[in-house]
Amino acid sequence: MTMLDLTPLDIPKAADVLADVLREQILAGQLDVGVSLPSERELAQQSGLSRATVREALLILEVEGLVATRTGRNGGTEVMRPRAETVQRSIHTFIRGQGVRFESVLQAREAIEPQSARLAAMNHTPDDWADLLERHRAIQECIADVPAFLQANLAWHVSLVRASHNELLIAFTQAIAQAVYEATDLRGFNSPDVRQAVVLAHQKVMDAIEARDGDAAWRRMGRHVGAYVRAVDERVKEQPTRRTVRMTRPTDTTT
Amino acid sequence: MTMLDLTPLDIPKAADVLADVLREQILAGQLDVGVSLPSERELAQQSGLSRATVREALLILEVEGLVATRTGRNGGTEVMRPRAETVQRSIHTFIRGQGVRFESVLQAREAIEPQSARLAAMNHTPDDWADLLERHRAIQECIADVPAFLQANLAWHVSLVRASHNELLIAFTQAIAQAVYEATDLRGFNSPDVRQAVVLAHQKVMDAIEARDGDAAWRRMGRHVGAYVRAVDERVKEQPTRRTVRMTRPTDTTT
DNA sequence: AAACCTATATGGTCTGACCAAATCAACGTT
DNA sequence: AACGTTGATTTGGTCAGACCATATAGGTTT
Repeated sequence: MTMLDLTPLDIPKAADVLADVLREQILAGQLDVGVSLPSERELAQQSGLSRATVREALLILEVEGLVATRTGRNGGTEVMRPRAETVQRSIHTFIRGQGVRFESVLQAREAIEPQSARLAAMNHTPDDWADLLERHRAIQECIADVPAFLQANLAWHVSLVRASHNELLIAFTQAIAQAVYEATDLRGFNSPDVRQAVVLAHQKVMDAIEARDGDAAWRRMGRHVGAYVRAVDERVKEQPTRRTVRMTRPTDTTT
Repeated sequence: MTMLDLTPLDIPKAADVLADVLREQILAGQLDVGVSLPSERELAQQSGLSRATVREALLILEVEGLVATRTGRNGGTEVMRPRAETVQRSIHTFIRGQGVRFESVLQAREAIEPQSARLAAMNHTPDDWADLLERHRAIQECIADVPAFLQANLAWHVSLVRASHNELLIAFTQAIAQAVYEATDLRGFNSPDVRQAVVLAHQKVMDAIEARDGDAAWRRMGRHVGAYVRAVDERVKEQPTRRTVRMTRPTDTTT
């Protein structure tokens, strides 16, 4: 009897193989957005796999944001572009699950938002500007209502990064701003004068954007988010019991 | 007969409901990393759903990077922390599928990497520094071999951001650097003196990091990635036919 | 003690059926 | 002719049960 010498030989799951094939076709642009894939039963027949396996492959792509399914006649599986929302969800899950320090989130924000402001100054359209103005007005309207204020503040930051027309920064900022929003809501360092200062800082950034002065917008936004970081640092120093504040506490081991 | 007035009434899929429950438990830290979930058959019995539906829910969590499955006795579904790799994959898919402009990727890089350098200067450990030195040496060794050089360059940037100890920036940088690497490989503006300049720029950044001078590291890294952006701009100007370079060409319309 | 079997628990795949939803097409009413 | 009604049809969603592939536990042999 001959002894075959085989390497460990990894067996990929059938569903993964099919998902890989379809994903590659979608990302390579061979399948236009909006076109419908064959029905599950047909895909099963074509691929020689069972319908259950085909469904598994399609589910993978759905979670990845590459397809969407609708039930009913003329339903089926439709090809989609991956949306910023998918990236956002993924980042959000990472922040929560990994227990990313709040400090780290703020550091990432310090890196990203000034650049967003610079690009917004350079690239904003009249529509962008109108939207930003509207958000700014909305903040001032609900300056007395803290939860509404925080929500409106979030919307302003998102509106600003939209004006940068940089898809990556938009996705990053939405995820980060959301995380900051949630953490800020829980803690509560929001005195009226702090909120007033926020409005003023926003005003300065917007002046620079309107003047299409990228450098000024960058500088002012940097100061704005920097002020936030320093405020958090102060806050942490005031509470010496818990030194590092994480987005999710690991377990309840408070001394 | 009374007329009931019901809102459109959204019916969530059973698998999604189960996935939501499990996801929340994992992210809330109620399920420690490494513990095994009950077997699929048991989960089916407990939830009153079929095994197929349970499998679908678990597959969702697997794609999201929250669990991992192993076959065989004592196999099963193990709880995981979401890894940076999951975020990276998601961003990578977004860049390809959305056809994000190369310019946008570089703009995001310009925002993130200087901050990474600053934090690396402030937070790096001896191990981090040793790894960075090693990567720097590796680059110089294969300065003649362009593909190897690009790969080593990628590794240096990743090593540097690791030294920042900021999980978010690490995830972002890995995704972005990977995208830049792939695009750079296809194009080929890599003359020997450019590569030599890269080594010099890295050296300057590292000097600042060793001295724990965050501001200098920030400035020098900014110049380094800025130089890259300008090089790409030059390149684009030289090729007036294709104005905007996207990460995926729609179809093969090369003139 | 080490090497080898064997039973078993677990995920992976398949089959075939039925349910639920959305559309289409034929029909009937106005 | 225009418009609701209704039943057939297509499609994804769910279920049940079986069998396969794999990896380990635990006993058996050497």
